[in-house]
Amino acid sequence: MGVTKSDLFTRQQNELANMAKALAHPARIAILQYLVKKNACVCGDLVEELGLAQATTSQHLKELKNAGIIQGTVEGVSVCYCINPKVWTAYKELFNSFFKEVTLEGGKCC
Amino acid sequence: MGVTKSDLFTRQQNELANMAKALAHPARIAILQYLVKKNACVCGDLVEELGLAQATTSQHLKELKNAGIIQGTVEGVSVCYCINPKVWTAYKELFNSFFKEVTLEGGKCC
DNA sequence: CTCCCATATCGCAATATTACGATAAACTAA
DNA sequence: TTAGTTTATCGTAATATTGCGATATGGGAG
Repeated sequence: MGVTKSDLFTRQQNELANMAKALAHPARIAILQYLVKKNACVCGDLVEELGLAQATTSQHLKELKNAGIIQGTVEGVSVCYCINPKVWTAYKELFNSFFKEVTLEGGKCC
Repeated sequence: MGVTKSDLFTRQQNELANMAKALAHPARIAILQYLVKKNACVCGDLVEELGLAQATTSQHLKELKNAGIIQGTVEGVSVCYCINPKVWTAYKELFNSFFKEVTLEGGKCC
């Protein structure tokens, strides 16, 4: 085994888990924060920015692209990446609604 | 290899990535949603609720407990779990501030 | 065309995650 | 004490993730 049993859970649960997975690495957090800080297309500085090998950086970028949260466009010889605002907003809202559900004052806890 | 290079990143980036990792499985999302819905201590129904083996469920509970987001207390023969409100709030705020950083109207993107 | 540059992909190694059956540990009840 | 119930841990197998060097790919520049 070692494979997640996605069919046991709702689509929303799988979706949220996948989003969390995309964020579940400091390098990917760092990439996103960098793109957000620049608030523009970034072409190339990411490898030096992260300190990881070029191949590893490319792999993390691919995962973020697969998750849809960033987009890349070919700009001459290099590729420029930026946040996908639509997906970013979707992430924000899903996480928000997940965390909003709880009412802390219930206090029926142990 | 195969081990994350945490020292390349800030404490905040590692922390956020670890939180995301705790949420990065639909079973753990389902557990948290169930605890939130009940808004109380839950003793035992989790195995039937999830549909995973008892050992697997226990492992997911352990990970959530390690992340600090839930707490368990022994209640006679069984163990009762509930959300840790303090840590829950910390998660909520870290994710909120992460997602808030972006201004979508910048629009200097490709 | 050939040479360089940036990025992507391949192949591999090390480690982590997911899942489950079997077993241990802790408590209750009889 | 013994039997039953609940949860945790161990051991193992399958798969996923992380990381990097090497190599391919897809543009420019000359």
